[in-house]
Amino acid sequence: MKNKIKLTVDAVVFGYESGNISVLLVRRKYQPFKNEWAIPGGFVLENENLEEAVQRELSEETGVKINYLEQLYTFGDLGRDPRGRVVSVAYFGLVKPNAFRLQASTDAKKAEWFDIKKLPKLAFDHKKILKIAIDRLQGKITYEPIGFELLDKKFPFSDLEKLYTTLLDREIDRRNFKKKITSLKVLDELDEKVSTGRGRPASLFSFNKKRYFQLKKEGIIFEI
Amino acid sequence: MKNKIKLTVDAVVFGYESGNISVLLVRRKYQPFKNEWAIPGGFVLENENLEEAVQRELSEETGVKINYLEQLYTFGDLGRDPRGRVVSVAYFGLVKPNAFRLQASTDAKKAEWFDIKKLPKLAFDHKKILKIAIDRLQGKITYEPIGFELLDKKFPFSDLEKLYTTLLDREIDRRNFKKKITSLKVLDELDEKVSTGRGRPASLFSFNKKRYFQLKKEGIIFEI
DNA sequence: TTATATTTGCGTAATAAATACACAAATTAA
DNA sequence: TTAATTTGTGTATTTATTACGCAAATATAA
Repeated sequence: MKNKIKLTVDAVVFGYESGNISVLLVRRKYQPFKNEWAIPGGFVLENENLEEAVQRELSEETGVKINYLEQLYTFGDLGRDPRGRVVSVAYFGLVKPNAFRLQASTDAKKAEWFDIKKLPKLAFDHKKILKIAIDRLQGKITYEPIGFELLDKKFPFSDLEKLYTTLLDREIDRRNFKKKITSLKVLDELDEKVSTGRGRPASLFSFNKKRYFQLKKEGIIFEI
Repeated sequence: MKNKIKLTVDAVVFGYESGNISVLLVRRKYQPFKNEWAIPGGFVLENENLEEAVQRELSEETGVKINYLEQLYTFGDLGRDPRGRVVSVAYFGLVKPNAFRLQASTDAKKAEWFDIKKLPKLAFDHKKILKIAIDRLQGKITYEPIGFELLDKKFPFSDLEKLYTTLLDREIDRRNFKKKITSLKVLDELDEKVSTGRGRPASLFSFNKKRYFQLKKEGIIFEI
């Protein structure tokens, strides 16, 4: 009977913009859960790897292409899908703000960003999946430099600070935070400045991924 | 074509005894990889949850029943199984020393414990799976109290210390380690002592799981 | 029975890391 | 020109981590 089990992938994709964390959802066009919101995903084809399946489904359903993608968890409980036994390998993705407004370009379902604090009702067990993904994001951001995947290539330091206060949902002392990040030596300060309306213009920084991997290899660990 | 994908579970089960970490392997009785060593596992039935499938396969192949079990990772690359497209959800289990010598009781394949430093050649991509499991064990033991799952209910403090030196593969200062563990307040010192041959008899301790979960809920984190 | 080897059990001082905290500089808007 | 806003920076205090050695209790050998 083993061959009646079907395999899907789902992708929880997070975006960030000016103090809001969003997740990408699609409106289902067909039964079951027709017209409800769901995490994008679909059946895995026999001749593609799981990551390929995720990228394909995301591209088809939302037009978004993910840079940072990691496996989250595999959900396989009986009864999680009314169509039968469906096991889903869920992934977890982060996109930079540029990718943020490209969704309308798609064909089938409607894709939209939702603030993770204002989520709609979700199809299947997707509420559970999303909760696990949010927990993972909050946890992981403190011990791996994945936050930069949510920012532009060049960013003022305050953006990074705000991202962390938002994700960790608590105040951060700017001086101590900067001291810590600086001590990790993974930021390059650029010669550019940016003025965001009012206030003193800010220097721009960029995350030096190469240096990070170098340091990681030497055993230095990123930790906030 | 989606229904040609087959789903299996595999279980990397670790045991510990007097300074050695072992993993449970089975000798394959059939093709492919006939007579080679492999991580226990097998096909998921349509009417069982993934965890149930793991426990069933483990019980069938090795006679071992796992107390601590968590999902490790799902391996789904093309070509990882010569029989076709097989996606495997790998689990990670820990057993107490008592469960350690019960394997011969099984029917089909031969099960054996192998020191993780003296592993045989492994079937499929099981070498890769095992590596990921070992990394996870080493990582996780520092921030969750899973080490106790490898010890007897009552244990002398030196057992705990030795477990950590073995797993982390470095010396640990006994006084500092005890100070740290004590400060976490998750060990109960019993009124019993045990004499292990020579040397001063040691007090026995037990891990207070209930208190741990209580403290965890209050936001205190276990960290070595 | 005594001496030796082995293992447990314990405290303090030195160093490093985390936290708390306030004001000046550069700009825009009024 | 003044007020409001945002960036940018240093030091002192508290807390956590690390380094380190000797006495007590037992088993074994002499």
